[in-house]
Amino acid sequence: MKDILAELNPAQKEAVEAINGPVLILAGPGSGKTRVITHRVAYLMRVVGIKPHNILAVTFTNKAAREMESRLNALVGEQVKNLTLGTFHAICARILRRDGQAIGIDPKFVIYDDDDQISLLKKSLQQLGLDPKQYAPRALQSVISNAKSQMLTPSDFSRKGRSYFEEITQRVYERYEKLITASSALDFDDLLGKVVELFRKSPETLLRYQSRYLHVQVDEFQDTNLVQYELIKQLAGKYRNICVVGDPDQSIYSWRSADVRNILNFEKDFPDAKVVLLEQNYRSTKLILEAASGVISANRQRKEKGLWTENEVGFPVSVIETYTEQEEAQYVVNEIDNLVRRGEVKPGDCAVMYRTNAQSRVLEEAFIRYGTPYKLVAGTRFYERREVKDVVAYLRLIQNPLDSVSLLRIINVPQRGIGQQSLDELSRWAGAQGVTEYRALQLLAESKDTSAALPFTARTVKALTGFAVMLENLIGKKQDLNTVELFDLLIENIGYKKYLEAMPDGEERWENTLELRGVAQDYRDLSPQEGLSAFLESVALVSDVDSLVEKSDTVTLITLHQAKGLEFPVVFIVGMEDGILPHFKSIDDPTQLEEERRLCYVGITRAGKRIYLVRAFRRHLMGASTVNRPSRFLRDIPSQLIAKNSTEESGAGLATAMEKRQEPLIPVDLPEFKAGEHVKHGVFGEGVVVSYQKKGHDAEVTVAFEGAGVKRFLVSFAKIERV
DNA sequence: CGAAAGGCTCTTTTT
DNA sequence: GAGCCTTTCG
Repeated sequence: MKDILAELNPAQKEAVEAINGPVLILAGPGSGKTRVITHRVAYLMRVVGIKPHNILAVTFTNKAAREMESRLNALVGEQVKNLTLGTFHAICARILRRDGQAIGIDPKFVIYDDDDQISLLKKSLQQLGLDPKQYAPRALQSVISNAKSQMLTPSDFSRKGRSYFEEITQRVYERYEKLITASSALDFDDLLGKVVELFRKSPETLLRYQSRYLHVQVDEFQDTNLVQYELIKQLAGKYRNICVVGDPDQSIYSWRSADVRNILNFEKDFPDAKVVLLEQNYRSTKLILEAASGVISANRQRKEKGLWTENEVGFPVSVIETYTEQEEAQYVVNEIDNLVRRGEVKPGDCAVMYRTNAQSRVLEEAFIRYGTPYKLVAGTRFYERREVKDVVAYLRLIQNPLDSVSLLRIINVPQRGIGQQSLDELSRWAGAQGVTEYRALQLLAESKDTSAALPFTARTVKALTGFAVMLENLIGKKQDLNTVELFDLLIENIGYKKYLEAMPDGEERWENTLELRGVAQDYRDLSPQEGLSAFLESVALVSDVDSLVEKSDTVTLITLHQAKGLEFPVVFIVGMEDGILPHFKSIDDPTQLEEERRLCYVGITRAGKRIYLVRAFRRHLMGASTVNRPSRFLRDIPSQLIAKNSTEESGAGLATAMEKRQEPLIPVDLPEFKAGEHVKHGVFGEGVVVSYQKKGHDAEVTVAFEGAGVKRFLVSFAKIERV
């Protein structure tokens, strides 16, 4: 029992033991936040004697939830199973599935992701006779999502706005709501908002949940939006045992309506809240922490925190300039290779982080070229692949035939002669009769008479009817088949394998389909209804970032956003340029710029031992070649913390970064070179040695390359061989 | 109706 | 550079 508290520092202990009433834990990076959360829950269970059934722990991502689960499992064992532990969205989906009917939610509801939302918005625009070019669906989606995150209905919205665009948005929003309701679907924002609505309209439902959850715990509180905060307040409303953990400096989701002010408001809403600060960092070296502090302290809207560490001083921050993004990638792979060969680190200790997913491609190419294994977190997302989405759409449709987005998506996949013309006609025809497309199909299939009242050609009627019959048949079978059986029947019925194999990358697509089938297998033991529903829910709410827990010892490629909450001994942040980080879309807005800075801070603080900040002088962006200035954030790192290669200053190559290295290398046999010798470099190709000079444990060699000009390297560092 | 080609735009981060 | 949309042709 005591061991739960034994491994904690005083602040952590305080946070764990403060179990009565509201608690706000402000946790700096690497301060043992997860440890505090898990130990707190364990403490509640093992010491205080709270049943796991009565504890709610909410996280922001599935990954965080799983991490917590496994750590708790180590502390309290099997009992973890009885906790309510999950993401906001997953927990809300469960609540709505069970109790949503009280506010008219179809328990068979499907969940619309962003893509589906866009489709529905396009449909809304079409119905309103608005031009999608003039009113970009993406922009509308973002505005509407934002409104929903603040619990603004379309009518609230109109009260708020007067501009023409807002008026249009309101009309689209209204229409969108009609359509999504008719489809028995909920979007991500609805999952949260509808629960809040449910709790407001049905106090007895709320009371049931309130009474159950004696303790409520929320992670990454700085990333919650208004709805989420409201939801937490509702749930904790009875016992007020609510513990939130967060760090305002790591708030990087305001674009998704996250509102840091929730942290400030927490202290207002719960004036008796106990505030605990976790300021000791266990992760990073002193220099890394100082560099990170330098970056973040330039933010004006911020509470100063006193982060400190007892860790060693460590290596200086490496600031590297390369010429192009290819060279940047090569530098990274090469450097990782060096570190690994020196035995300093394992590949799995290294991560390469970037602002935008697009940057991953060049990196991948370099890793492939060097034969260095890597794992890419969420590249082309599995669940966003066409073939996967199509099958999922079919299954959703079987579960909920009202789902019009799915219907329209697959009605002609594989092609069955139902083109745009016919579809428009179908929509119009359905609309005229005030029924959904699905119902219209049914009517069509039922009416044997081929009267001229129908606006379709005989061929089209046949195609539509054929589709309706097949779908009907599948729906009829869903009671009797488990998810995999249904999956197989579906694939068979629509001839999916043949269809896929006929297209480019057909094999890969088919393999993806089989992979999806593998996921379905996890649900085979549930009852048919439950299985399908659970399968679809997990597909909707689980991103593939989460599935990436692999133990394999390889380098991680990851966006800065996804990296939050992770840590690696060695971190490379690439694209340290104005326009990339900070992103050019955010550069002119001081508030957004501060968020970019926090993002940079998050990246740096992921590192334990070494941090490399890499940039390219010239880079291809949107097709064109651009020259970017160094990231302004680099200027906020005190120069005495930095070791840099400086192409500008000395004309030297990639490697001089290590000249200021403080600690000696693990001794290795360094090759010696003489002037005039022909050598080969991993990046620059062949060249001739100009000079060679011993320097302490290392040596410096200057090489004139055929293509790349004269470069200077440290021998231990660069990949140079005699030819 | 459907496949192919050409032209357009807009590029962030994700549950 | 990619994805989306439109146009064109069979």
